[in-house]
Amino acid sequence: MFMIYIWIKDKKMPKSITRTYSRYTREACSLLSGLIRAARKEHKLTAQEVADRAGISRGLLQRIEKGDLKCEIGVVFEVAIIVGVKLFDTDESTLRKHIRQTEDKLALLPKSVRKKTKVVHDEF
Amino acid sequence: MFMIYIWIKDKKMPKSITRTYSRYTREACSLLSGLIRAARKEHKLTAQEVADRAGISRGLLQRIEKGDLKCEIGVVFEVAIIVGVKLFDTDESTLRKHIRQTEDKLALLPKSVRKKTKVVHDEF
DNA sequence: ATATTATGGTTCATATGTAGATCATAACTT
DNA sequence: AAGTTATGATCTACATATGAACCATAATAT
Repeated sequence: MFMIYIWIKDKKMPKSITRTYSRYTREACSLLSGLIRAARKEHKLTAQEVADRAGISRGLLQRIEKGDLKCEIGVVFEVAIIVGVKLFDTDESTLRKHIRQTEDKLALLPKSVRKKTKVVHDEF
Repeated sequence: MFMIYIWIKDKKMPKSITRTYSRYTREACSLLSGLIRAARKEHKLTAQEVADRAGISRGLLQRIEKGDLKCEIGVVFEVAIIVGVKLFDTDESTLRKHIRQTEDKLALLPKSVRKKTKVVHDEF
């Protein structure tokens, strides 16, 4: 069984996405990755074991533990939980409570944001 | 200027990566996305404005605000900071302090994890 | 009311993140 | 000391996340 793919297209210069991250973002990610790595070692878990439990490759776990900003947030959070790093410093039940509170707050806020005048908001 | 790509290969069934996320992971992401959305509206920022500041497309911001687990963690964190959601509930200076503490802790832990016997660790 | 703008949801092309394999070295055990 | 295992780093193929351009509708302003 074979598939034959042929495509012809104009060569466009690849517009590679080079993102810029703020220092705080990089440090937040760095801290989280450090906590994950420390927690894994404290639990005496192998990189392979954690990767298996998270359903990811060992290479991806390495990138997560190095604080790579381009990993999926879901996987990073999952790994964090597996090794015992609490996100948001709360247990699961209070987490749900927070979610409900946030939803209530959202219900009160306007559905869409509209500018009255052309004012630049840079102060916060 | 043209490029011609041709490739022939056996048709392999696509082994799509269907990840499974724990409930806690999904809720943590859901909470973060809710906080981001609420914070954006409180600051009266348009989705397009935040997207521009973060250097991402409006569509990606939508996914972030919906709690999509497959977004890059760096972008999610960046957006969170832009709209004023504090990660880790600390300012930047104490964040760096935490990073140092984590690094110190890592220096004390063994470099690699070695199992003495074949024990299954499932209790935590 | 009408007009204007923001948002939500598509679709498509492609840049890239991930799995899997391999290898070299470090780190631990005996 | 030798033997064993964990880790770090590389490479390739591929599945997919993202940007861009749409459109339809909701939400706000006048």
